[in-house]
Amino acid sequence: MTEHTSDSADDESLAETFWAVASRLRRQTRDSLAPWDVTPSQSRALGVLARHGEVRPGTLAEHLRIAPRSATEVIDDLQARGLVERRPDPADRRATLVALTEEGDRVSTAIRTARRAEADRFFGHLDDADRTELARILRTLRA
Amino acid sequence: MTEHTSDSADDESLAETFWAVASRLRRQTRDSLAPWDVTPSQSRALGVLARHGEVRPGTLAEHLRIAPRSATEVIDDLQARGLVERRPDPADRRATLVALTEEGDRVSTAIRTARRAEADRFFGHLDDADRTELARILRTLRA
DNA sequence: ACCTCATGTTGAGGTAACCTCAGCATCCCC
DNA sequence: GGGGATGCTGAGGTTACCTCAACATGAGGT
Repeated sequence: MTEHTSDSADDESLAETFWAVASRLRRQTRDSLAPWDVTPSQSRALGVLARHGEVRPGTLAEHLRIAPRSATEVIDDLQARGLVERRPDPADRRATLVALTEEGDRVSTAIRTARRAEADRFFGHLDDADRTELARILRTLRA
Repeated sequence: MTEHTSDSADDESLAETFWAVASRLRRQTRDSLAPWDVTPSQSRALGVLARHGEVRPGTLAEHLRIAPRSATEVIDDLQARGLVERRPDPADRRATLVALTEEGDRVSTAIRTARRAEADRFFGHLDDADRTELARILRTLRA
């Protein structure tokens, strides 16, 4: 009786449903990143760098809403993969500037394209009206 | 120049907004659990036990959608806190049954109440119509 | 009875993505 | 030219997962 396996289905609270959707979206995002062997947090960092150009680790941390120390870590990983490089900040010798390498630029563009396609595929099950509704409601909740 | 700090706000894609809401909800959920010193994953396990009574670790893992080995871990933690107990499964000597202790039962009830209140508070910023809309749209996406 | 394969649980060890705290260099201002 | 603020990173910790392999037991076939 009652095919179970998923508890998210048992209790129909909004929160449960929300998390079920979240986990589906997370999985899909992760999968869409697989071809480049880049983790989600690395891809977020690449996105920031693509949008803002060279930034200091601290600034990157702010954008990603993580501790500065954690940004160091992400940068280390990306640097090891040759996707970003560190150079001294000419304006402040304590600081460093992090920038995409050419390879990093290529990869970040490719990822952005793929992610956009994935997101469209995910939210594409909704018609335009629903997508607009959802966006509006989510923006209310984001406050 | 441009007070930034949040990239979720820069790019107005649905996915970004969705994740911004998710992180707010996650934080709030975590906070609402603080009084009992129970982690989110422990609370999920307590919920399953409260709903299903005694279950085997493997079954618990299915409900939580995690690997059996990971369920062992959650059970260990809950047992250390005295909230669950393990007893041999009379029907299969390989297996174990996990059940709430009295204390576990009390705590799980209290948590369920608190979580419900928190969720209501979170989604309460929406009017009834929006809540219904949101639920409907999320259910579509969950598929 | 015995053998084999499947099942249930757990030890060992690993990962991603965070965190804090402390140390060191440099910057900025009085 | 001090002294406190700022920027980065080493060291070490946490949470919530994972896989792989060991080990006991169960179930089916011969």
